[in-house]
Amino acid sequence: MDLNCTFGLLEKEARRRRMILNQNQKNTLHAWFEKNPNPDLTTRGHLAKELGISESQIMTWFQKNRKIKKQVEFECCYEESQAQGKDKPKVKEAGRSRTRFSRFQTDILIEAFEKNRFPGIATREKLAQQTGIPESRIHIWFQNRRARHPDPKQGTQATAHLSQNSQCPALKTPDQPAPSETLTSSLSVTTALSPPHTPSGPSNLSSGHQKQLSKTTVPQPSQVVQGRGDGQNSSVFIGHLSSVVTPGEEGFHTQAPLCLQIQERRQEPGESSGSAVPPLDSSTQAPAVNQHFWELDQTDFAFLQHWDEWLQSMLAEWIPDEEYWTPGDSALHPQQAQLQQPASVSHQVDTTPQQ
DNA sequence: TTACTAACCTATTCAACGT
DNA sequence: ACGTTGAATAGGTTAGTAA
Repeated sequence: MDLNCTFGLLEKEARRRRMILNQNQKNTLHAWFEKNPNPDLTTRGHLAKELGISESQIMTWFQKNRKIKKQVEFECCYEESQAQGKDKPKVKEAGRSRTRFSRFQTDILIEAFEKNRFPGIATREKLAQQTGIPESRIHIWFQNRRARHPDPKQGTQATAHLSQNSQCPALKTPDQPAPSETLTSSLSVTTALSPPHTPSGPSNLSSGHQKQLSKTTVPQPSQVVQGRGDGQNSSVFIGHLSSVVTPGEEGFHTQAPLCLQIQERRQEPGESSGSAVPPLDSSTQAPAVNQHFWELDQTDFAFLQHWDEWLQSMLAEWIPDEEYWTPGDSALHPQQAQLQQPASVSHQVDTTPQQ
C-alpha cells in the first residue's frame, strides 16, 4: 500500500476519533453538570442520545469537569476549610445500577481480553455491537479485568501494555498482530526517558516502587509507552525502567541494550526468519518503501546509542561490580542480562499501518 | 509555542448481587 | 457474611487542536 496514502488514512482517522464538542453540546453538558455533576448511566445515555455523542464521551466529560470543579473548590476554599477544620461534604451518589452480563456476553469479552488486554475504541465498539453492551461498559469491564487478572505472561502490568500500543482503529483488524510486530520510530520518547527524569538510584527503578514513582515525577511505564489507547498515537516507542522485562507474545522485550534492539528490529519489515542483523553502516539499503522510517531510525538510533551509553554508565555507578557491567559489550550472557534488569528497556517500534 | 482538552491509563474504593 | 465484579473516583499521561 502506498505509504502516503496510509498516513493520510491514519491522520484522518486520528482526527475523526478525537471528537471536539461544539459549543451547543458544551452548553448542554454544562447545564446538566450544574444540575447534577454525577449523572447515572441512564442519564448519560439520554444525554448521549440528545447530543449525538457516545455515552463514554459523556462520562469522560463529566469526569473531567468534576476534577476541574474539585480543583477550583479546593483552591477557593482551602484556607477557609482548613481554618474551620472541616471536610468538604462528599457528594452522595445515587444508587448504582449494576449491569448483569450474560454468559454469552462475558464469553465474548473474555475471548477478546485474551487476544488483547487493551482494546482500542474500534475494538470496543465492535464488541459493543457483538454483545449489545454499551461501549463505555466494555471499557470499564476491561479496566476491571486488567486490574483483577494480571497477565501471567508479564512480570509487571506495565509491560502488558505492549500489545496495544499504537493501535489504529481505522486500519487495524481485531486479529491483526500487535503493533510490536512491525516497525516504527518515535522521538517523543526523549522527554519521558531522558536521563534528567531518572530516579536517583537503582532501588528506585524496582517495580516495587513503581506506584510511588508514578505519582511523582517518573511517568508510569505504561504511560511512557502507551500514549493513547484510542489509536491516535501514530508511533510509539517503548522504554521503561521497570525491573522486570519478560518475554511477551507480542511485545519486544529484551535485556539487550537499546541500540542493539533497534538494530535487530530493523530487519523486521521483511522479516520471516532469524536472519542476520543488517549492519548499521550507510551501505545498508532499506527498502524504498520504508525509507522514511529508515531515516527516522537513524536519528532514533543515535539517540538510543547515547541513551544506552548513559544508562550503562549510570548503572556502572550504581552497581560498580565490573563483572556485570561491560559498557560497549552488548552480547549479554543470559545471567548477566538477569543481573542487569534494572536497566532493561523494552521497546517496540511500529511503522506498519494498523488496521 | 502554549494552553486546553479528549481519551486513555492504573489504583483504589464503593456497592450490588449471588452464594 | 463474604466473595465476585460492575461502577465510580482520584490522579496521572499523551497528543490533537485552537488561540
